[in-house]
Amino acid sequence: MLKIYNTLTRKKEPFQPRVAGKVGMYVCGMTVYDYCHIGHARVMVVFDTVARFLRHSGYALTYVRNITDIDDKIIQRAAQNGEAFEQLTERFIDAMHEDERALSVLPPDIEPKATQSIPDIIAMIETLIGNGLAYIGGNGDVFYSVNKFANYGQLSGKNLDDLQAGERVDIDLAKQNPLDFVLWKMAKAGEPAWPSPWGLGRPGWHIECSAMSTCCLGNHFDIHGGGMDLQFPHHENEIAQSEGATGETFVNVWMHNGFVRVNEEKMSKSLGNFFTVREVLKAYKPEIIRFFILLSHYRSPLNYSDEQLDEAGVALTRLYTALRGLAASAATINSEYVSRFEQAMDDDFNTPVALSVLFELARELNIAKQAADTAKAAELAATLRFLGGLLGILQNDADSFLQGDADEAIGQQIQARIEAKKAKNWALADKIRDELKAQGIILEDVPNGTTTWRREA
RNA sequence: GGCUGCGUAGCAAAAUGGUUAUGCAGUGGCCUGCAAAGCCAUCUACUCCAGUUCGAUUCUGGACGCAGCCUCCA
Repeated sequence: MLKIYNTLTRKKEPFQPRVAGKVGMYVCGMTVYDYCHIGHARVMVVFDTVARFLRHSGYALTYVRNITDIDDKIIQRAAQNGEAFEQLTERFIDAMHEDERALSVLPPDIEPKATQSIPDIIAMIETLIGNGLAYIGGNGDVFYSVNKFANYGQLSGKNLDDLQAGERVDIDLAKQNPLDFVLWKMAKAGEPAWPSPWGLGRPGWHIECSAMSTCCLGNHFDIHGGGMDLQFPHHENEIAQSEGATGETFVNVWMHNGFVRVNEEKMSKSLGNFFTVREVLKAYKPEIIRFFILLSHYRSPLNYSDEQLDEAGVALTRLYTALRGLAASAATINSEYVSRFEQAMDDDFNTPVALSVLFELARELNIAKQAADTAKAAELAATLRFLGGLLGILQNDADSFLQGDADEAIGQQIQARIEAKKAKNWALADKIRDELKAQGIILEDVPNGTTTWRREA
């Protein structure tokens, strides 16, 4: 039985889809004005893993992840670059998809864009005004009136009085309450704009997600995810908007992933301590990045450092080493390991424990290989690949993971060393091995007289 | 100031009211010409103080420390 930690109740709860066998999941995606950093990668990988496991568990899943392709930062960046905002967003959407593919993140079923959802957004704002929850401010912008929504603060555990006591927002005279947030923003000259009943303008950020999620998944759906920082105000505002507009419960389960940290600090654009995915990919294989993310629980903080990535690489190498020499086969899957794996994942997607099952599997596989128990080895290897697949890892050929690009010179050196060994010329054999080691090539003699090699992790 | 969450061995990271996490590193062994890889064994834990309990790393309360949110942020 799958249990998921629900931010709304701050408890792990048995997961009950609204409709038996079907799940609707919405995740807040990127605002596309720059390259994805490792924090974004975490969201993509975490919810991709959730999606994979829900499907494995037999649910018919509709996974929606939006793209915010219009907002202040996009407009600002496009102006800086002297390009049309569509040109900017298209470029970064392509880059994002490239990063995703690298990280084995499967595309969501639906990827709505804010700019393509303007009619839905306008309709929802009209409903909110009609319901007395929104008003036109002194500057022509449309605002949501947080006082009018009784449960405001339910998700983030805040109440309006506390928020007001500590609020750091500049007083905006156009608003009735400083905590009111904008639904429709009037365009300044030269800014991208869409016609609306309130004049030319663009949607506020929060309303986009309400409109897109409702539109794709209905008024009430199962799972809504995103980063911790979106809890307040973004998700709180989504609830206020959607429930205010439809009168129905918006979402059953709220999932929030923890941050990536650098030196115990949140990785973020404003702190400037971020690493883009493509930057890290220059030094590390994409699968190592994915594995690194899976190595901690999705709600825990994840400390980013080269040491951590190196360690992840070493650990992943161990799994691939176990798979070495065993081609993908249609061998039976070992159900005991599968059920241990499922048990771990059923417990709020506990990937660290699921991975520990893979390591135990790898040990048993190594033992079977040493004992030359080929049937057992084939079964365990097939199981390891299968379970790895549920996490989006271990789908490469072991040799190509361990060796990378083939290199003829290495083969020749190995051959020369085998000759030297036959002649019991240990000095020469060791010299060849040391020379390759200096190039990051590790030689490993196999009992049958051959020698394999791999690159240092 | 208000609200969350966290504090586990050398490092990373889980679970758990009494029993092996797991990976890396260390130590001893097997294997090897020697290595590497692999296997076996093994050493390092639960921030502190009270309380509940036959028993607490695990539950409760407090202290200290850390991170996050309360402004855009995944």
